[in-house]
Order: sequence, then structure tokens, then C-alpha cells
Amino acid sequence: MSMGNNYELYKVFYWAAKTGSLSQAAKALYLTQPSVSHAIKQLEESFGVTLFYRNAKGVELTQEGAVLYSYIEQSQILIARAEEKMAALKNLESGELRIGGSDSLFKHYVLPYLEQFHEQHPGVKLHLNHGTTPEIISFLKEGRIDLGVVRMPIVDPQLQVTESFQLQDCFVAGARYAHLKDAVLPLDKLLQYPIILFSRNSRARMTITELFQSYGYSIKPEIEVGSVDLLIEFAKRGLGISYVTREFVSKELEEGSLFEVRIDVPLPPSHVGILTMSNMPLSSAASGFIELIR
Amino acid sequence: MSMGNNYELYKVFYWAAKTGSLSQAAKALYLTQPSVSHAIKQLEESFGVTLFYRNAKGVELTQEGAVLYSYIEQSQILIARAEEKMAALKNLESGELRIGGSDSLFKHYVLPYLEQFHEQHPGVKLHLNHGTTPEIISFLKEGRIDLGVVRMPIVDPQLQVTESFQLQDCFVAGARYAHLKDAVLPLDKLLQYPIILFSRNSRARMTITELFQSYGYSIKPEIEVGSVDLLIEFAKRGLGISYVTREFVSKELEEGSLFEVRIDVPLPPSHVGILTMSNMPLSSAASGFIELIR
DNA sequence: TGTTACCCATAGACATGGTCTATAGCTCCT
DNA sequence: AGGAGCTATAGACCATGTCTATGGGTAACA
Repeated sequence: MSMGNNYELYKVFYWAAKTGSLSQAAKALYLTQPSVSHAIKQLEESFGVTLFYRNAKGVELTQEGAVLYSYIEQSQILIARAEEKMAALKNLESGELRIGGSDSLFKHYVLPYLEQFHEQHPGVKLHLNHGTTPEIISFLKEGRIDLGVVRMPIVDPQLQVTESFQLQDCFVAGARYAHLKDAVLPLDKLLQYPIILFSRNSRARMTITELFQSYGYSIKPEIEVGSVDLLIEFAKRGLGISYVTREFVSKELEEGSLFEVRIDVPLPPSHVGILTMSNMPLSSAASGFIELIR
Repeated sequence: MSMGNNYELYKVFYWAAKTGSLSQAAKALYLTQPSVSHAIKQLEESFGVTLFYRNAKGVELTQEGAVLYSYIEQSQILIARAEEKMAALKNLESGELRIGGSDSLFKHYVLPYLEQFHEQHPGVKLHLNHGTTPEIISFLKEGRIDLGVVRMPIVDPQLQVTESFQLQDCFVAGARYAHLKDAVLPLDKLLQYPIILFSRNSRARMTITELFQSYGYSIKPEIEVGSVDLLIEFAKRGLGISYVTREFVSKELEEGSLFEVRIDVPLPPSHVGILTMSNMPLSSAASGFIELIR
């Protein structure tokens, strides 16, 4: 018989050596004693060496057997650890979840889910990567994140999109423009006021620009800011009318520091989608999180 | 599917991960690609986790797969080492050989074989334990030595005896008794000279005492010494006639510093035997050595 | 000195499951 | 568009790992 064993035999050998008894090993492995006996014999024949002394009380390692055991023991322990670890990964007791998205989506939309997820699965490490939608898509394709949270629509055959939530953008203003509180403004009226928009090429910015163009107007911001927080802050201080996602200013709307400025055309809702790579399996953590979010 | 895998699957997983290709793994393991594909799928199902991303170029570990690999790689390396080591043990490139025997037998009989064995198998460590025959037998039964080299006869059902060599005891004297060189002495004549015997309860001492008794004489040594070397030395210096093993004084007999004192009754030859435990398998080193010695 | 009770070894029957061939689908490259 | 990689799937087959039944041996104990 040649080298290149059935590794299964090592498991049997390990238990036989560990328990000092073929019968005990058989019990531990849910086998019968003859099976174990046969397995050990196979190993011995494959090595051309006797591994155990057999006596009336059980078995005992020979010199050669002891040498083999010193290696196999470590090997088996590693495998046992591996199996534990895999179970932990599957049960979300360990592992990591890497999410990409914009800061504002994280803060106002993803955060509560992340908190809940982290509470349920404290063993899973969280990695957040923020960036614009195109950046997030790159991250995904490079395998740097497991899933991305971005605004719809996204069309990319490589990406799997799960729509998960609807957001409504709107115009808001602070106390200085209190007289607009109950008005419904036509677009041209609105444009007479200073407008504050997000400066970067965000989905929302593109949407509102296109909307005004479709009605024959061109919306040009008085102020451009780089973060949603500033958008809100500037509106509060009366520097103009901000175009923001309503869900992100719900607190301000409630407490009255901001109010919505209605206009006479419908603003299309925007959808938030969860992006994953199509044809690429999800990690347990990622699929667990997506399940939670829906 | 539950935990407690066929460890054979890990071997397949290892090669798939290592080569980054199920087809390559199949080649390495002398399997077909579908077998490997099936094996990986089994592992994945057993863990409830995807281990590889499949793409047109081959496969790539997922997060979970990478975790598994970090454990399995070590485990497989250990097994590979174990298999190498076992082959080395079998081929006597490593291991150890523990022999018990009396100093004189080592020096005059075992040593040449040991030298030859060591030359052929320099990787095998040698351990020599000297002691009397009963001590050697104890060592054997305690498992402290692999084989013992002692004088026959030995009767012990637990021991396996291989007779290997015949020795002839005889009386020798030095220059001072040169006049006895060509004589053949009757026993009573011999007893008029001072006799030097080994002091301990050796097989040789018992044999000669019994021999004289069977002829109605009692042999009482003038001098008792504790080693064969002293037995030889005292005879050389003319302190008396020593009873020694002829083969141990072959050098002295040749160079003429000692000569044999013949007597008129035949001295029975004694046999050297190799003792091993019966019903206990021999180590490769031990059986290799026994094979050499015969 | 039987008797019991535990070991391990062996033989032979059986069925599981690992391996194969054949085939299809996919992606990348020319 | 065609070819050459890759992996997945389906289904057949038989090797081999597992079982039951049995035997022999040793240790403990009455």
C-alpha cells in the first residue's frame, strides 16, 4: 500500500490514541469496534509500521505511534478549532461586515439597523466605508465591501439591487421664511429665494436639476455645501431654502426649527437600494444584515 | 447536514484553495474535476457557508473560506510532515534503538554490529543500557529497551528469544604459568592453582560452578573481580587462572600475553541470545538491527 | 481454577457514497 | 463567432467503509 492516505483514518487514530482503547474510540466516533480495528490496521499497513501495542486493557502507542500522534494531535485540534470557527461564523458570533454608503445614509438610515445588528451579533466586526455612489460601486467590485447602500436607480449588470426603502426629498426653510409655511409655491416663485444644494454630484442633486429642466427652469444654488449636516444647518439659520431628504430632517420638522416649503409639482420619491455583487455569494454576516434590513 | 465531516473533504478544500482552481486540485489529487466540485459543495453545505467565489478563471476564497483555510492549511502541513516522518522512521532515517546487555557483551560482541548499523542508519539514535541478565529482562518488560543481548538459556514465556551466536568459555593464564601451556589438566590439578572468577551472579559463573559440582568438585575462586577487563588484566599479571570467554581474549591469545589452560573435561559452549518481548511488535529500528545481527 | 467480563482480530455480507463519464453553461480571449 | 478555459449538474457504477457474528486472549475475582 502506498502513501497518500485517507485522512479519515487519522481521525480514528487520534481517538484511539487519545482514549487508549479501540472500543472507546469507536464509541466516540459512533462506529463499531471492528471498524476502528480495521482502520488502524490500514494505517499501520500503509506506513509499514506498528502504531499500537495491543493488550487486554486496550492499546498503547508504540514509539512510532507516539511520533505520529505528536503530529496528528495538533492537526486534529486545528480541525476541531476550524469547525468551531465556521459554526461561529455561520451563527454570526464572529466574522465581519463591510458596508459602503454615503455619510448621510449611514447616519439617518443605516445606523439604527447597524445598532440592532451589532446588539444581536456583537461578535461581528463592522467596517463602514463612505463614498459617493460610483465610489461605492468600485469598492464593491474590488471586493473591499460586502454591500453598498445607495440611492436608486442603479443599472449595472454586475450588481444585484435590492430596493429597501423610499425617501422623499423636499425643500425646507427655517424661521426667517416662516411666511412660506402654508404656501404652495410655483417653481418660479421658489427660484426667487436663495437655494442651498448639495455640492457634489449626488443622485439628489441630479434629480432636482433634471426636474426643473423638465419644467423649463434652471435651478442654480446660491450656496453649495458638502454635507447634509451643513445643508440643514444653513437652512435653520435662514441662509436659504435647502433641498434635503425629508426623513433626514424629521427631528427638525417636529421641533419646528425647520418647516417644509411645498411646491406645486410633485417631487419624485427616491429609493434606497442595497447593492451586492451578482453571481457572488454573500458572507453570512452580509446576508444576515440584509435580512434584518428588509 | 450536520458537523463532523469527512476529513477527506479538507484535503480537497486545501488543494482547491492552494491552487485556486478546482481543476488543478483535481489533478493534484488524481481525481476528476466534478469530484472536486462535489466535495467542495459538500463542505459548503455542511457549514452552511460559501467557501469560494467561482469565476471563469477558477475559484477564490470568500471571507469564510479564508478563515477555514487558515486553520486547514496548518493542519494539512502537519499531516504532510507526519507522513514524511513515518516514512523516515520506516526507512531507518530516524528513530531510536534502545539495547540492553552486559558491558562485556557490548564491548566484544555487539559493538561491531552497532558500528555497522550506525553507519548504515546515522539518523537512528542509539541508547545502550548495561546491566545483569535479570536487570535487562526487567528493562525489557518495563519497555525501557527494545531488545536485550544476554547469555542463554533464558526461559520466560513473555520473552521472545533469538539465539544468535555461540561463545566458548575457557581458562586462561599469563606468562607466570607458562609451564601449563601444552598441558591438559584434570580438574583437581587445576584447582591447585589460584582461580579468578567473575564476582557477580553471571551466567558464566553459575555454569562453571555447576560443572565442577557435577564432577564432585567445588570451585572456589582465590580472587573475584567485577569486570571482564579485570579478569583479563589479573590473569595477564600472573595472579591466577581466569575463567573467561575465549572470544573476549582473542587479541591477548594471539599476541601471546595469555594462553589457554586446557582441562580434561569439555566445557559447554554458551550461547548469546537476543531477547525481545513476545506479543509486542518491534520498532523498525529494532527489527532492522536484529536482521543485521543474524 | 473455573467464571466472567472486558479487550482486540477476523471473516464475510451489505449498502453507502465517492468517483466516474457525459454534458451544459459561463466568461474571457483571439 | 469560435475556441479554450473554467465550474455545475445528472446519473450510473462499484469500491470501500461499515456492519454483524464470531473467536481468542488476558485480567480480575470468587
